[in-house]
Amino acid sequence: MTTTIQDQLNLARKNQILEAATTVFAEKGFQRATIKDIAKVAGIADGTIYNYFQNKNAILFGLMDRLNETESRELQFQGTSDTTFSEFFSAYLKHRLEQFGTREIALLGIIISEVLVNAELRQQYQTRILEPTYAIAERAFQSMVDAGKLPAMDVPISVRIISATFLGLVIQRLFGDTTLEQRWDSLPDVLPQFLLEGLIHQERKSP
Amino acid sequence: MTTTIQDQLNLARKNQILEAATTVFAEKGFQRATIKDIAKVAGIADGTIYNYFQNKNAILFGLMDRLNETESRELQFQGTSDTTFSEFFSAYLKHRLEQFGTREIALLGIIISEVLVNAELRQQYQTRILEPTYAIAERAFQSMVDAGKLPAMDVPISVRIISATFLGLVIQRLFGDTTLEQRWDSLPDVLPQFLLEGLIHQERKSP
DNA sequence: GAATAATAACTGATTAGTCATTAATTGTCA
DNA sequence: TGACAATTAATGACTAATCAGTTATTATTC
Repeated sequence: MTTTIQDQLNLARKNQILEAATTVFAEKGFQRATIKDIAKVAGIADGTIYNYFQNKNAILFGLMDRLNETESRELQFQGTSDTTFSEFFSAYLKHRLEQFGTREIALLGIIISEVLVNAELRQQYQTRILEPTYAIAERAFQSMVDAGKLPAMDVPISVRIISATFLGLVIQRLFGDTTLEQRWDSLPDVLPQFLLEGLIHQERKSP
Repeated sequence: MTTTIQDQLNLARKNQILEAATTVFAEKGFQRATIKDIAKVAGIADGTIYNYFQNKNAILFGLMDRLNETESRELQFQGTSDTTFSEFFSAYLKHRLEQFGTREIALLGIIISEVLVNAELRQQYQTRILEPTYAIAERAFQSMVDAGKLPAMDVPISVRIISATFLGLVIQRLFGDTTLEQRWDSLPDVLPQFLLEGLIHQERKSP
């Protein structure tokens, strides 16, 4: 497993294409983007792209993988920290929302859009991103339950609910909701507050 | 504003096309679906479609409008009921998840997929669906705050968080997550339980 | 000069939307 | 009523444009 100069050049060119693809996809979406578009932005001939990616789908696979790498890196640092759940949750969201800049959010939108209607990509997305991400998150969650920081809850479902909240907010923002756009940066503070304090206060009063 | 027999026939044919479009879109997505596909399923000639819809986008507008009609009908019945927030929340989710059958979920996926990458559709989606839905939900929420059933919380953001949870779960299911698929029907019970009891129990213990 | 990488012209297939033609329906009046 | 004209709806062949992927050729590197 030695990386030669060839491999490095190869990787650099691949990344160059992926960068260009990100730009073009963000502008036109996956299907409307053409190989020529991507080649033009990358400053290479369109045929060259096929020396590095088997087909158009493979370019999106490449982007998915890159997104996944940073995601799992970020997930891993969590989970063993010595905090309450609300602190963990707030920290997780803060981290996640901060790391997810405009470009990443736009790219996520492209991927979601295509995964929803492309069976081959969906298959890849499931095995390459969804399942590993769930697995890591479930492990982190479970360890907090084991450590007595969380009540014995339904870990798989809980993980899905939390990620659904994040995912849904990203999508609603991509839909162009101005309220979310304007107040995006305050979400890491507001969201746990809503979920924890908002609901708790109410529930404490009611019975 | 009288509806003639002409209008009714016109509407029937429109619905016939929309039904066919739903089937085809669910199978191939919006972009991969062709006008010929839809015409074939509807049992008419492809040219006929253009007598009823200006273009392909307009067909999706039509589907969006139909989805929105049922949605706002369902939203309106809520909000004035005399319950605690957790009951309201549970009932809302139950209702929402029950009303959203496989076909509606699939259609929502198609619309989301296209709205994410099609500026014209996004514009329509915002004004026809998103803004009215938020407006109704915010009003319902605010009335519960005014009635003292909820603490004075940030209504617009709260509404967005709740709908994000629902939206995110739908999308994760469409991604093909088997856990969610298997346990979909238990969500109306589990989700409020997770959000309310799960978090509260923990929070009560910790300080 | 051999091997590898890049090029861009080209192909084959696809498809949204058009439009001239045909069919069906409605209205008129003897 | 029934003949026929006028209006409206339906048809499907056609067009013009697009684009993913191929490949023969040229350039670069070693």
